[in-house]
Parts: sequence; structure tokens; C-alpha cells
Amino acid sequence: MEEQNKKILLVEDDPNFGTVLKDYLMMNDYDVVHAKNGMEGFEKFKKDDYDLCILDVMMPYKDGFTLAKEIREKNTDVPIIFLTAKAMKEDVLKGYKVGADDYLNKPFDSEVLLMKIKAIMQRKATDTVADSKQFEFKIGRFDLNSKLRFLKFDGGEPTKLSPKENELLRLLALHENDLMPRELALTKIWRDDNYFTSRSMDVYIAKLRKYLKPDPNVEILNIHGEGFRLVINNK
Amino acid sequence: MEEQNKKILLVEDDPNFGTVLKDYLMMNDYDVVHAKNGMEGFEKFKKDDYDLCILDVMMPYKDGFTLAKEIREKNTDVPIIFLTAKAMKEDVLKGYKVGADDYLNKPFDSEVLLMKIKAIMQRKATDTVADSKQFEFKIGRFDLNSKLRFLKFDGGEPTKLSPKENELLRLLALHENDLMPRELALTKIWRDDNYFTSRSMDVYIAKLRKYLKPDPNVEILNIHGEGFRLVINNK
DNA sequence: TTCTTTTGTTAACGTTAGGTTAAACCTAAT
DNA sequence: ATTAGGTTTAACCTAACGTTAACAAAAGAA
Repeated sequence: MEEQNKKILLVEDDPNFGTVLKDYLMMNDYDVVHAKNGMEGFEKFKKDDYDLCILDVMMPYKDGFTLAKEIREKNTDVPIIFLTAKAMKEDVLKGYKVGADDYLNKPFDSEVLLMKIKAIMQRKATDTVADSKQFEFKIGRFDLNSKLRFLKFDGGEPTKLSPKENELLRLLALHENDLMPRELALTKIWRDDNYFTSRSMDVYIAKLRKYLKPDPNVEILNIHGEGFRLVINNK
Repeated sequence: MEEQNKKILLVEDDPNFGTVLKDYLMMNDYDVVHAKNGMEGFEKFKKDDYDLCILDVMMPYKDGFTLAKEIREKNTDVPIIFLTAKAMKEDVLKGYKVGADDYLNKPFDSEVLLMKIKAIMQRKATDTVADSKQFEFKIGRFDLNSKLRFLKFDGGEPTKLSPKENELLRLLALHENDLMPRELALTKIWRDDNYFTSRSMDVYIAKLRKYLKPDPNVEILNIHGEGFRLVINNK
């Protein structure tokens, strides 16, 4: 389904090589942002979160090492791979000192780069813990655990929720007693707002109402033409 | 505080080069054990815990790749650096597939090697903290010893586990009652995430469920599209 | 009112993920 | 060579999910 692709920041001043490399990476299911020089690279880096940076060493205005240092100041963890034309020892050492994760001499084999990327990403795979977001909600007599995707009534047997059910209920809970605009759910969960996705959402609202029936103090109200409202009557 | 030196297993068949390298590393405050071939390398590896393995690829009796595979069966986490005379692409790819952390072509500069070692150690320092020392788990009425790879029920006869069975159960136990993402197991244990490895993992889940059957309070639940959850009902 | 649009609900369908068993495939050890 | 242990691939089946259709009921507009 919607498995998020890994995001790569590629900073390479040679437009031909840069474009070819970008296309190659994108063909291999990476989201690539291509910056043409160090300045632009840093701007783009600040604007978004990346899973990996590939930096050319020799660039006008701001070389790869300087850029890497700036990146490291903002983020100690992003893996960095350097690309360099010459195989100079000083450069390699300098690179590792700045916290490089790997090093490649141009010209290099693209498959090798791909393997290195994979290897590096795998190392980082442990850090999935990052978002200790909000996963647990109290909804009347229900408990929603949106990480493990289940709904418990009075602490009894948990009901399993499908991804869509789960996301939708979570969105409603996030807006408890308030309007949850139709459009919000459609763009966030269905990633598209048209007649069919809208109907699909209505189907899911019906499902959720069924799940929530056991507690008469919990209901999902419709606000015609606007969206839905999860109300919890606690007297 | 007595900071323990890092322990390196160096497997290199050229006696001259091996000795020089060993001395150089020891001068830089590493504890180095030098094995002269793959066989000996594996023996030494089994006898002790190492923070890093440096393996020559071309060796008589047992080449570096084979050795690496055996090492990986015992330990999924030790960093491995390959040394090779020729810069063959196939070799490099093979190396990364076996789970190499880095790659060096002979002749190489010793300072470069040192930097690579430092870089790798640093990486491991951050992400190995949490789980590296955890080998024993209580799973309901079972005891899992993931170092010796066996599972005991009620303290009775231990069932031997294969490396994959063991690693998978360990990962599940590490995330007890919580989600163990599919992707995590695939990248950490299978080192690749595709249709087939995913199916392979499912086969192992089935095996584990069989092993765990004797205790009805222990089960592996699936969270569709996300992963698995080892639940232990202790009433 | 009557017409139109939006929402409620159920059922059917197609697709994909997962459960399980067995066979095929290594590769190290005999 | 043969065998045994471990792992992958194949095959078949069931469960889970999401979309769409169909029809009914509300709500709002005319």
C-alpha cells in the first residue's frame, strides 16, 4: 500500500551526471531531490527530512565537506555518502572526520552505489522508534490503540481495526467533540478527494458507528456538507 | 573508569601483511586476534566476542565470504570489513549481500582503514546499546536463550532453534506485546525486503507458532500489513 | 411540496496479505 | 558421493481490506 519511499538528497553540480544519477535512483524507488550546488543543497536540507545525503565533494561556492559539516550541525544522524573524482587520501580522511558513512570514487558502478545505500539504510533501520506520537485514545468506555490497531470496550476483548478504520477513528478522536472535516480525512487517509473516495469514507463511518454502538454515550454525528463529529456525552 | 579496548578479529592469510596490520592496529589501542585462515578465524570467532571483524577475501580453505556467512549465522550484528586485492564489482556486491559494513582494496592506506574502523564503531555505539546484551527471555512458560539458540518449556528438554528461528523469536521477544514491524525483521535478519524474503519470514512465523503451541497464553498475532505481535497473557 | 444532493447502510466483488505444508535447493560435514 | 540441517520457493487456501454498486433515508434548495 502506501509504503513511504526513502528520501535522498543528492547534491551534484554536474547537471548531466546529476540528472542521470537522480533518474537511476528514482527508478529504484527512492524519492530524490537534486540540488545543483552546496548552497542549494543546504537550503533543501533545512526544508525537509531526508533518509540519506549523497554529496559531491568538488563543487563551486560550497564544497561537499563544508556542506556536510553544516548538515551535521543540524542533524547528527543522517547518513552521508561522498562522491569524489579523485581518490585522494586526504579527502577520504577528511570525509570520515566529518562523519561520512561511505565513500565512492567517480566513476563508480551504479549497482555498487545501490548496495551501499541499501546497506546503510539497513543499519539505520533500528531507529524506527522516533515517533512516540499519540497512539492511545480514550473514547467513552472505549480504548483505541491506533498503533496496534485495536479498540477495546470496557477493557474486554479487543476488536481489530483495519488500517482505514483505524486512521479514520483516530482522526475523529483527535478532533473529539469538534468538527472533523470530510476533506481532511479524504486528503490525509485516502489521499484523494472525489466522489468515490467520499463514498468509501461513508462506508467506513458506518462501520465505525457499528463498533461504537455498545456505548450509547458515544456517537458520530454528521454535519451536512461539512464532515463528522465524534461526540462523547459524559454526564 | 576502565575503558575496555575494542576487540578486533583479523583474518588474513598473508603472514607478513597480517602481522604488520595487527601491530599497527594494536598500536592504535585495539585488541587484535589474528587468525591465519578462514577455519581458524571461525574457531576464534566462536570462542570470544568481537567488536569488529576484518576479513581477507582471498584465502585458502575458506574464503572471506563463506566465513562471513558463518559469522552472520552466529551473530547478525558484528560489523565486518572485507579486504580484497582486486576491485571486482561482483565481489563488492557479494560482500554487501553478506552484510558487509565496508570494503577496502589492497593496497590501502592504513590511516584510511583506521578512519573506517572508527566510523563503524561509532555507528554501532549508538544503535547497539539497547539490544546487544539481551540474550535471555522469558516467554510465558518458555525460556529462550538466543545465545545458545534453544527454547525450553517449563524447564524441560530444550528445543534447538535454527539461526533464523532464533533471531526472529528474539526480535519478537524484544518487542513483547508490541508491534514488531515486518520491515524490521526483514532488514535485520534477511537483509533484504522483497516478496520472497517476506514469504520466507511467514514460513518462520508458522514454525515459531508451532513451537509456542504448548503454552496457550503465548501467541503471535498478525497486524495486517504492519507486522507481528508476540502477546503473553498473564492472568 | 418536489427535486436534488448528501448521507446511511448492506452486500458483492476483486485484490492482496498471510497461514501452512511440502518440495526444492543449497552447502557444510561425513 | 551422500547426508543432514537450514533456508527458500512453490502451491494452495483462507482471511482481511478496500472499493463500488445499489437502494434507502435525510437534508437542503427551489
